[in-house]
Amino acid sequence: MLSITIRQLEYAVAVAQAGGVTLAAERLHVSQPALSVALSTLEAQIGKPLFLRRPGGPIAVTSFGRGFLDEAERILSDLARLTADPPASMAPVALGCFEDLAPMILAPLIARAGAARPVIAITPHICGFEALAADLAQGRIEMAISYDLGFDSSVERQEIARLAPHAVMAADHPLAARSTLLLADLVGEPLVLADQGLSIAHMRALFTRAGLSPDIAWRAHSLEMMRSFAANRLGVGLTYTRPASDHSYDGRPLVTRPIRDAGADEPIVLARNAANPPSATAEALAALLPQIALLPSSVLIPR
Amino acid sequence: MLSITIRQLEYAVAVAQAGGVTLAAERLHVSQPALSVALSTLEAQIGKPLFLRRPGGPIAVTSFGRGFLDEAERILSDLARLTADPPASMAPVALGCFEDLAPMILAPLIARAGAARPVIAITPHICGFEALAADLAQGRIEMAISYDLGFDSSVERQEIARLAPHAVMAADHPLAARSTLLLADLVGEPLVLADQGLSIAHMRALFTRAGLSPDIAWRAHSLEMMRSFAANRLGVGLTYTRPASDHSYDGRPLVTRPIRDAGADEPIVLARNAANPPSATAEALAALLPQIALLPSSVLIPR
DNA sequence: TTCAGGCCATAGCTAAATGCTATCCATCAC
DNA sequence: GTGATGGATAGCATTTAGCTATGGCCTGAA
Repeated sequence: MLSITIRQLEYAVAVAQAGGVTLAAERLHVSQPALSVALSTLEAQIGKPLFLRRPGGPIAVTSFGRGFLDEAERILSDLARLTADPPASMAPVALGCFEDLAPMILAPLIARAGAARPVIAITPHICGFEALAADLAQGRIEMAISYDLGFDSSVERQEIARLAPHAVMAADHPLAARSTLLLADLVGEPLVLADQGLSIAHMRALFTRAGLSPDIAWRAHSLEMMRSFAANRLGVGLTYTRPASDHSYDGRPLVTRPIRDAGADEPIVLARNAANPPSATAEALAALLPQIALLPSSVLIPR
Repeated sequence: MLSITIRQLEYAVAVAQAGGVTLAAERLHVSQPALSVALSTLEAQIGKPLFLRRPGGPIAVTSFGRGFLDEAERILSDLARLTADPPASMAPVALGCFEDLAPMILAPLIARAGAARPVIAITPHICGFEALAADLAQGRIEMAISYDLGFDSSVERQEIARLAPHAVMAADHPLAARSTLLLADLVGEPLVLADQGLSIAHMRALFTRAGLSPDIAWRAHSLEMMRSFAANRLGVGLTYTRPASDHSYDGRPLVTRPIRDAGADEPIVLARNAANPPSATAEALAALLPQIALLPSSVLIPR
């Protein structure tokens, strides 16, 4: 535990620069005795004299004091910098990404950020929605790219893309013949939804807002589970995320059809904790995002 | 003027390392509220939050806080070094040298010091005795090589050589026929002494201790003035310093004869201000001095 | 020599900062 | 719900820092 204070060092440096206690006291706008006792205390704590005292004459710096005060001055300027202009290093930004979006978005984003000058380094955290929200709240990630599946009010959101929902079904499903669908087309169909965050409540609300009533037959743990259910004719999958593949993990053919109801499209947001001031790297990344086409145009909704 | 304190920084760093206020408080042996208020105060002074607070949960570092605290930790370690092991730079040592000795001693000394590893840099100050004493007292020089012509008790002395006094006289002076002299041989001779420091009192004391009474005819301002007086047969010069030349500045021949009385020889000392702790360079120079033959053997007294 | 002025140290007091105990509030686990 | 955990707040006591007044020592001028 250090017992010396910044003020003591400032005083000692000032006295050395002024060449005397009285003049330094004037410059520092403190009394001469205040400086005198501060110097004595500091020297006692260090255990060596910093100044030579000659009765009746001005004090002079000892040779030890010269080295000590030079170093002290350097440290004081570091401290001044620390408080004046906050350190703006380009340390990697911890970026969360919703797991369903990550395979489509993250790799190109990291590549583009790495090509920027100065380089924007990214440490990705890929996880489900709940974990994203918790990581944001606890500062483990600084920003997250996700659907807004129920972030609380402490989270700032910035829309960076907007996706239409898609229906996923077996290739021989009757609706597969249509190139686009409407929510009304799905009424009566058994639906398969991914069980992530508020997405089920969100999907249900879509139908409710349109005055429709969905038949949610299955809750799937993951996106690929949902696609597999749909490929096996257990129902019609519903998702905002559309992987490029047209087969499920178990090898069955799938078709994906956009749902074009107005207001059904869902924004992808850059989410940040409002209580966590952004680092320089984070600000650079946020500024870069609008210049990047995050998704293939086939899955973006027309503006 | 900085208003943040070292303690605040230590507390903030400790909280970040501990991952929570309560644990950090235990480690620091302070109460949890003390830490809590210290953090709040520091954040208010900086103007930005360093920590994310979630009611009921532990606090986490903001991204800004991460950079700030990393830098703070670095500065704290600098401060710890400053107080623990005093800075030991090999900055040049300000070395005073009595002006009569300087022409014989200083150049070889500087050369030897510069050849040492690590290099011992010397900034020489050549002046008379009074000025040497004043410079020592005021820290303008850290050490001085001189005769001890009356340093006060605040000056530490370390003998580094010892010289016999020499009589200086015109080449045709009767005493010039002798190869060595005794003080008694000089009784009755008009003497010429250099007027430096206590050297006159010192020379007089030499005679008095031997029960003799000197005849001090002249006080010369400098060594060369004294030699010139002697060469011009105004008296016999008396000095501890023997320039190699056998002519005075005005071109007259001189002879120099050692005085071999026991106890008449005079030490050359390394003088330091006891109140001024030596720098690393000064200590290195003091350690080097005994290994150097400061003077040609012809002027050294036999041991 | 003496006296005025400059420089620093000390003493005593006051005010501010710092820390502690006790308590409160919110969340989380059961 | 209830207790446990983690942090914030309030009130009080102690320590610390600064100020005024004063004293000692030296220097330079009368």
